Amino acid sequence: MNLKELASHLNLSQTTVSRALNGYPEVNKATRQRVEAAAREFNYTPNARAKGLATGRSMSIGHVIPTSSKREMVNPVFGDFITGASEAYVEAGYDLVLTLVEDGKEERLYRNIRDKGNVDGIIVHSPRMQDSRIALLSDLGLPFVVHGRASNITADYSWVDMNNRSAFERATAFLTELGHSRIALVNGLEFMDFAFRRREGYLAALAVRGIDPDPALMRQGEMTELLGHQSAQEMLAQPDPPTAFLTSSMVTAIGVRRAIQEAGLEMGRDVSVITHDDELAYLMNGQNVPLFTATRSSVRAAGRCAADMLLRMIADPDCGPLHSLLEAELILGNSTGPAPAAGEPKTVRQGQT
Amino acid sequence: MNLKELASHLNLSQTTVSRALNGYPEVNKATRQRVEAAAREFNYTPNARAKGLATGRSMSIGHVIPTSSKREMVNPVFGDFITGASEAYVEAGYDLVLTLVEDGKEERLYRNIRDKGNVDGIIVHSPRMQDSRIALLSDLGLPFVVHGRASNITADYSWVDMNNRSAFERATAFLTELGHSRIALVNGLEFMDFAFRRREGYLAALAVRGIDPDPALMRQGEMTELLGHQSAQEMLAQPDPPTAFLTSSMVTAIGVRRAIQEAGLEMGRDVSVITHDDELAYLMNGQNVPLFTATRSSVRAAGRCAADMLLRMIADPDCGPLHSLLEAELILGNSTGPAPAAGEPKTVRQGQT
DNA sequence: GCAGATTTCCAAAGCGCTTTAAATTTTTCT
DNA sequence: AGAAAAATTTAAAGCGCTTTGGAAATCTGC
Repeated sequence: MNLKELASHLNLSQTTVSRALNGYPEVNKATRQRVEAAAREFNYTPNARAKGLATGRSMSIGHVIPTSSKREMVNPVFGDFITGASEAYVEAGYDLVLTLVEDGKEERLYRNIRDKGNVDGIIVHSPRMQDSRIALLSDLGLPFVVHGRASNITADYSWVDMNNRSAFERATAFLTELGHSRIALVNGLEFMDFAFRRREGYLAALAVRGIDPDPALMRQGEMTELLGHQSAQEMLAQPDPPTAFLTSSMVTAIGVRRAIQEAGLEMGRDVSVITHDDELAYLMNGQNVPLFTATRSSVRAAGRCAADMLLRMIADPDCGPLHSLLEAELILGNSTGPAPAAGEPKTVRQGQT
Repeated sequence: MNLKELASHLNLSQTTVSRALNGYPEVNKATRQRVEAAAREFNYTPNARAKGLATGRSMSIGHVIPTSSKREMVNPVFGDFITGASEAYVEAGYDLVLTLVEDGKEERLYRNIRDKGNVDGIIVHSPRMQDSRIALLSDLGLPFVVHGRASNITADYSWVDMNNRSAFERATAFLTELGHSRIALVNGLEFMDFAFRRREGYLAALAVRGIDPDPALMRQGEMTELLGHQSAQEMLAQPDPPTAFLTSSMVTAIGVRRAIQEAGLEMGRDVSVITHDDELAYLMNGQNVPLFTATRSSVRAAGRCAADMLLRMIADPDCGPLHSLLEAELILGNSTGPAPAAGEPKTVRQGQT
């Protein structure tokens, strides 16, 4: 059933029916009700392509997520992010179109996306420190919101970000207060902006306490379980091993925990661990008592926030670049404790596997 | 730059330009080259909405994933699945539109999707055993492929599935061959079809060996780390605890491992664990030597396969329902070993937190 | 009861593309 | 060379909707 049929069935013009359905004022109340009833009865849904062509808006939002050919991996955080974003889209009648793009092919892609015209705005995922996409999108004149920021970009643009720096600064400070001074950082890839900021926070907190950062205690990589395991394993085997770990994701923390246990140590007593917790639905950090002490910030909430922001920008193009900085909370779990006394032979391996 | 402008710039009709660009034969070779050059030069990209309106095809595929209001969680498997599917879409010039839908609101949604007309086909995720969506979609006449199957549905439809039953049957048999008879199953929600099938396989293998299934050794739930931990913790505290676990996901297996370690036992010696491994990019199962013995099947490959299948169905609507059953391989890791001798006091807790 | 204001409706153009049917040009064959 | 056939191009209709510019109907107030 299309508009024409519906209109002729009602003995009305397409104009009137269209107006009635879209809430325009210049239509008789009785007529409107008649139209609405008929639309319901025949299950009429306007064709989105035609509507889009006529209105110039596509009622959908593009999410572009980068994947390099090397690390073809969709960040696990992504699922929760779009869960949040979707809420906003559903409420506003928007669709979500997803595009994966290989590093480097982005310029062409974005231009294409705009010219194809099937999205009204874009959410940019996983910005790197120096991200060419931002300048490009500004040029293209397509509304966009970045999930995260790009440190090395001076131009103003809209973003939603978690305060990575303060979160990790606080976590590090917390560890130093517990007496730790050998604190390891197992970070995400540091050309990613969020990871860079976390490192900054970590370094700042160390500096405050006059602790010299030790390159041997800093790792970065794709945030897998393996990264955590391998990093921790190697670091714990060092002559002067860390007594605490700061990790960038729950999955990595789990790897760290494994290495700690394999070394015959106990997490929370011999070695402390703090992780960032995105509150992913399938990876909740314990129940009542968190498993890991963590900096916590819901990525789902971030998704919701970014989507709302973008929709607002689309509705009012002049509302200017918007920003939203979400603060993480530091929650206490069982994975942290005071630094072991200096003399204690805490790194003796107990030959467990 | 739109077609009209491009055409007038070339002193050609829109028809010719359109044909040249879309590879129709009835256009002079020289003309075609001239057109193509101009299109490149001016960065011409046809407007997708207009094209869709004219052709009746939208060149995009819908992925609909269910979320109940209770468990608002996007299956972590999803990220990898679409990574695979995207490859196919990119190659074929299709877009991917994503819709989350609450349980129960699906009928309206699917009808809407069809009438709105902005997808040419649908991938159905997470089918339950008795899934009304399948009948509905068949009615609607929209091509679709199910990732998984719905056991209680007799009608024929297209699907891509991993052989859950045989995978778990084989894994269970493997454990019995190692001498285990107290084998626990920590499954996904069993109204989900894949989980049901896994249970069937598990039960079948037990039956072959004449082992009575023990309800106390069977759990189901959302496949989180917590589920694994809690289930294993409780089971290991039972009078006659399991000596082996079969889990439905890596994340759950990690929870099981945690419980095993907390009970002072060693995985692979005191207690064996086999998990299903979807080969998720961020949760690789070890490197050279797998961490867990596992039934392994790449969900990313499944995504690719499903997408290819759907595209084929769209290209040729009469190619009939297609099916693809992917077999999992059983890979050996460090988490399995012979069942401990009967008398051994293997469940003595060593009070480790 | 009627001019003017208001309300309600409609015909038609247009969004940017494809495609049918027909016109024009070029080639082929005798 | 000239008619028939083939190759190339075009004008115009149509996809399903919104929206502009009017027209028709109804309502005012005197």
